[in-house]
This record gives sequence, structure tokens and C-alpha cells, in this order.
Amino acid sequence: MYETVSTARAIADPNRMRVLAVLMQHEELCVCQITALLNLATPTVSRHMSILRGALLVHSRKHGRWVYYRLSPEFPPLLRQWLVESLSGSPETEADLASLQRVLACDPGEICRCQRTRRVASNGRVGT
Amino acid sequence: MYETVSTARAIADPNRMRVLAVLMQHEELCVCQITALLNLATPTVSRHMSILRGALLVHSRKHGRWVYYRLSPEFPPLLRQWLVESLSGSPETEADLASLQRVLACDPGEICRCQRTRRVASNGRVGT
DNA sequence: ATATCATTTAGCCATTCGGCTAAATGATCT
DNA sequence: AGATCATTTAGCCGAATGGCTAAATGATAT
Repeated sequence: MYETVSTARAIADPNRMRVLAVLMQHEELCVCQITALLNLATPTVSRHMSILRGALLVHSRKHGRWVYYRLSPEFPPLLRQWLVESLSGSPETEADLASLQRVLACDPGEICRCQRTRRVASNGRVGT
Repeated sequence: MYETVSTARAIADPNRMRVLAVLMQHEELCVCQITALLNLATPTVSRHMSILRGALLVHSRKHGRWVYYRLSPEFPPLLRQWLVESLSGSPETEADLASLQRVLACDPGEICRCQRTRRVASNGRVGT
């Protein structure tokens, strides 16, 4: 039963649910793409993804410096069906799928560069 | 989407999941019976149940001083199927179903009396 | 009307969660 | 080897969670 609870806890967060909804439509995304989608700090996204991985809902693959995430093959089918049924058409999901298209239009390297720049810029501005 | 998240949050707690698992087998239980099953303080159970009701997973019916809870008719069927599949056979669920039989063997008035007594006893013993 | 009783609400406390920044890791490229 | 870079880990902080006790509520029964 604790496995079931841990699965439920994993999906019981809006940002993690958004990631899952998107991964149901797109197969595979790297961390920086997810970061762009959720508009959160990279470490925050990384922790969310590790929670999803801990619950076996998501699987990660390392390729060079990039880490790609996709839904795990053992994602419970009924749970997935419920999420699809329940999320599809919601304004938030629609908006995320639109963002996804914009994210996919850039190459990942570009996205990372932007994220780095943004970080540095804000650091520079904050100092004294 | 926030409704979906709130549903997920509602089931993302072991004690609430236990209640749901039991209500899938027994249709209707009153608060004192659930309290006996979970072995928690009554107010704690009451709050858990109000969270489940808030997520529309559970429906309550008042009869005299007693309040009876049952699964809501609009409990998402796919979610329910997943829970059944995922929880059935787990040791915790088995144990709870066994407890359920013991609880059902008593009449609810008796259970309430016990709970009152227990409360009073512990209050009495703790003093000074 | 008063007392009793089942449940809920209010309020307290320790723990968990989710965000962030800074530092560590592990891989690539000069 | 050393620099650069994508991601993860560590650690901090305020908000939410889940437990409890005490008090309030709303219904019966005397």
C-alpha cells in the first residue's frame, strides 16, 4: 500500500502533474525543456523529477550532459487513463501544450544558454 | 486541473487511502467505526473525512447524532479501478478488512462508548 | 431546560513540502 | 590538465500537513 501512496503523493502536486500531462503527449523531454515549460529554477525541476522517478512514474536516460525524461513503461495504465480523461481540455493543460510547441521549436542548447544567462543576469543585478 | 490535483492530494495520505479502500468493500460506515479502524483521535478522522468530501470522493449522510460516510457516486471510475487493482492483496488492506469485520461485529453505540471511555480514562490517568 | 452524546471546529505543535541559491558532480571540449 | 556546461545535491526558509486536546455544535433524551 505504501507504494500506492507514494505514487499518489508523486502526482499530488500541480507542477509534477503538469510534467506528466506533457510527457503523455511528447514522449521525451530534457531537464532544460521541462524547466522552460514550468518556469521554475532548474534544481526545483530536478527535485520534482527525482520524486517522479522515485515513484517509478518516470524514467531517465543520460546522453552526454543532458538528461532526458519520459514516462516509465510501468506507469499504471488505469492511473494514466484517469489523468488523461481528467486533465485533457483543462485550460492549464492546453496552455502547457501550447508552450510545449514553443519549447520544441528551439533547440535545447539555446534553451540552456538562455537559462544560464538569465541566472547570471539576476545574480549580477542583485549584488549590493 | 486543480480539481484533479485536489483529488490526488486527497488520496495521497495513508490513512485516507485506508478509509477509501475499506469503503470500497463496505458501502457505508459511521465516523466512530472509521475511528476504530484507523485508531486515531475522532477529530483527526473527522478532518480526514472532510478532506475526502471536499474532493468529492466521499458523501456524508446525517442520521440523528451519527454521520455516515460512503464513496461518492461521482468517484472517478478509473481512479477507483486503479486503487482496487493497486491496493487489493496488500498486507495493510488485508489487515484493515479483517479489522473491519471485528468493527462490524460490535454495534456502533458500543464503539462510541468505548471511545468515550478510553478518552476519559487517558485524561484521568495523565493528570498530575 | 438540561444533560448527554456524536461529530466538527479551533488552535497548538512537530514534520514535510516546495521554492530558492550555492556548491558538488560528471560529462564534454580545448 | 583545465575550462565549460547540464544536472544534481545540500541547505535554508516560509507554508502546508497531520497529529493531538479543548471547546463548539447540533441532535436526542430525560
